[in-house]
Parts: sequence; structure tokens; C-alpha cells
Amino acid sequence: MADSPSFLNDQKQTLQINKKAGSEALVEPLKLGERVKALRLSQNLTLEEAAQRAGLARSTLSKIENEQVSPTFAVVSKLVAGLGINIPQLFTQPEPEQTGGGRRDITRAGQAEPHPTKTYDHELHATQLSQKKMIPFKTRVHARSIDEFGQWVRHGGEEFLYVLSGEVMLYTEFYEPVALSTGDSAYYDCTMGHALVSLSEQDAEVLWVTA
Amino acid sequence: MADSPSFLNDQKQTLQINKKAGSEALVEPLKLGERVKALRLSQNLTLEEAAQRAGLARSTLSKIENEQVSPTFAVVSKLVAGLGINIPQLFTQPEPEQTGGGRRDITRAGQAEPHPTKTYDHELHATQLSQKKMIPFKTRVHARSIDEFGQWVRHGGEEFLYVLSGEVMLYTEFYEPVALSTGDSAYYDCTMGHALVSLSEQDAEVLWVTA
DNA sequence: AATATATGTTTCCTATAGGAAACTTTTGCT
DNA sequence: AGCAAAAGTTTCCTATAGGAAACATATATT
Repeated sequence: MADSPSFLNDQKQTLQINKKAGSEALVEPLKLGERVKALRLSQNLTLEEAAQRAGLARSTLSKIENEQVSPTFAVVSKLVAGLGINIPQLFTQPEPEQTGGGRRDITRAGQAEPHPTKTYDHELHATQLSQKKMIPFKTRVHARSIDEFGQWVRHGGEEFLYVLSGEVMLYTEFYEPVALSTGDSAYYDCTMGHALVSLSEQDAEVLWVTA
Repeated sequence: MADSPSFLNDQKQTLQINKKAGSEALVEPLKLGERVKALRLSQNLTLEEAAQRAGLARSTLSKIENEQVSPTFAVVSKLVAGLGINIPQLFTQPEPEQTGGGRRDITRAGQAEPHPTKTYDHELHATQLSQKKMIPFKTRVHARSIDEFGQWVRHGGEEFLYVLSGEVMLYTEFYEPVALSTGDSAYYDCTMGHALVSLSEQDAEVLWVTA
């Protein structure tokens, strides 16, 4: 594929593996009751209110929270719907607070990891961090015509694009091309083919973040 | 909480609701049985084998797969453990492959949705799109001292920060403050307290993307 | 084809989940 | 403190989930 930034695919892989690993912990010791209670309290709901919303009996909820019963799937569903919880949230351990889990990575203006292609010159930021949710990179767009792309660039996820300097034309598979000037941004689904060309004299510079 | 960008939480909400919506289908119509069966077959297991692994009776599994019962949470747990499934996988609909899923939203330089706080002036981008993975916003930092923040700004997810103009000091809970100039970026875990102040004469401008 | 074997379903019974109401504890008010 | 109202727990009963075994169906094996 023409100029599809290969590092994007790499990361995708990693991401998926992580998610899986994350929810794996829950195998047994998952304290469902605790979680439900925490979630209920976080919404400042009383047993009565919560039960009402979920269409359950006060008593039932109480028992669930105190781990006195193993609720039926139907009940869990009601709970989820009623309290506006989402399943992963319910079943995923409250994140052991990623002990010491505050990561940070600084990338200096000139120091980003270069990644040149025929049409773009990418500079990867935050390369010290693996398993991150987003991939940020700054790109110099030297393509001047859509013809320079063999075919649509296309990959998984969503992309946020911000024009740092110059002017670009954003071509996408399902929309008319749109011109973007400095300060404009676009957010789009990357499974849709997309390509960027510079309209300005100088190569345009854009910031891209993929997730 | 001081200046914690409320829209982040908002979005969180939305996200949850959305995901919920996603899994809401499950309120009732979620065909748990189908999913279990599919997962079992995908591992080429017979009812007997699967039941064995999960520590359940063959009959029980059969009933579950045929939606004749609403399994107890305990049973679901056993299933999950026994078959090596993970919960989200079980409860998340197999993604209808987002048919025709090519979305796009353009935000013009001056047109972003303003969101002023005491310390920052945020401008939200891509507000036409809901359920997106990232929340991009451009921010003018008018705080000049860390004291202007009551306490750490802290929320879920990860954040990418890119300095568009001016110079800022990035304070984080677990690291020494670091100065960032135009073109520098930072990527960090948002559960770690963080705050930004302008060092330059003019208010600094940064681009933030949260996921 | 007939029989054996394995896979999936249904039945029947016991254990337990869910709801209504009684009971207990906590919170707020004068 | 004493009372009232609200929040949470326990009890009791009915509905239903889970397991063992009987039954039915599909898949070899000779």
C-alpha cells in the first residue's frame, strides 16, 4: 500500500493484546457486588433509586451488593441498562490503579523519530512509550497531487488531523475533497481511504493523532 | 475540582452511554447463548468438553446456548474462565462492522466550540462526532502559576499535548516540572495529576488530544 | 444397513435467585 | 436526647437455575 504509515499497524496489534490481558485478571476474584455498589454510590443513588431504575427489588440489589447471591444474567443486564453502566466497566477490575502508574514521555521539537515516505515525512512523537492508546506524529506533506498516491491510504481506527502550517487538501473516499488551512482540523474514520496533499507553496505541516 | 475540563467527563459519560448503547442491545436481545455457542465452536469444543472445562453440566450449557435459561453470574464466570473468553468479548456484540463506516468532521480555525475555565480556555474540535475515541481540543493557557490550580487535574485515559505557540511548564504529580517550547510534545497518563502554566509573555497555545 | 458411539436436548428434582414485606440501622430534625 | 423518615438488611415464599440421567439425534465403524 502506498505510504500507509506502517507504524500504525504495528501499534494496533499491541493495543488489542493489551485489552485482552487487561480483562483477563477478572477470572475469579471479581467482586461483582463491590463494583456494583461503588458504581451506584458514584452516582449518588440509594438502593431504592437504583433498584427502581434497574427494575429490580431493593432487596435483590442489596443481596447482590453484599455478595449473598449470584445474580442472574437477566438481572445483570437490567442493572447495566438501568444504571447506565457498560459491561466492560462492570467486569473489569477497577484498574489496580496502575501502581506508580503515571507515565510520561516528552518529545522535543527536533528530536522526534523520523519516518519518511514518498508522500509524507512523518515524525513520531512519544516513541519511548509502548502500549499507548494514541499514536501522535507530526507530518510534513510534500505530496502535491492525489496522483502521487498509488491507492487510498487506509488502516484501522480514527484519526485526528490538525494543520500546523500551510494549507492542505484532504481527500477522503466518501467525501468531497476539502481544503484545510492552518488551525483547521479534521477527525475521521481511518478505514475510509484518505490522503493529504499540500496546496501551499511550502510543504504543509500537520499534526496527526491516531487511535 | 479545579479546572478539570468538564467536557472530558462529559464525553466519558457519552462514551459510556454509547458503549452502553452498544451493549444495550443486550438489555434483552443480546443473544448470549448464540455468542457462547459461537465461541465454543470456534474452539472446536463439544458441549461435553466445554462443560467439563468450565465445570458445568452438559445440560446447563445446552440450555444456556439455547436461551432457555438466564445463567447465574457464577456460571458465566465459570464459562469465561473455562473457555478462556474475556468478558467484554462475551458481552460485546461482534461489531456489525460499522457498515459504511466512514465518518468525517471538519473544524475550522475559529469555529471550534469554546469552553473557558479559570486557568484554560479550551476550544473543542470535532464536536459533530459522538462516540469517538479521541477528544481533540486546542487550549489557550492563561494560568501563570501552579497555585492557580486548586488541586491536580486528574481524569481517566491518556493525553497527548503539543505546544502550538509560546512556552509552557508541564507539572505532573510524579515527575519534575518540565518546560515545553513550541513544537515540543508530551504524552502522559491522565490519572496522574497534571497542570499547565504559560511561561511566555503571551498565553501559550497547545493542542490536546485525550483518549 | 445395523449397530455402536458420540453429541446435543429434555425431563425431573433440588438448590438457589428474586420480590414483597417485615425488621434494623442510619440520618436528619426539633 | 428523642422522634421521624430514609436507607439498608433479613425473612419468607415463589419462580427458576443447575445438575444427573433419560431421551433423541447425528456420526462413525464393521
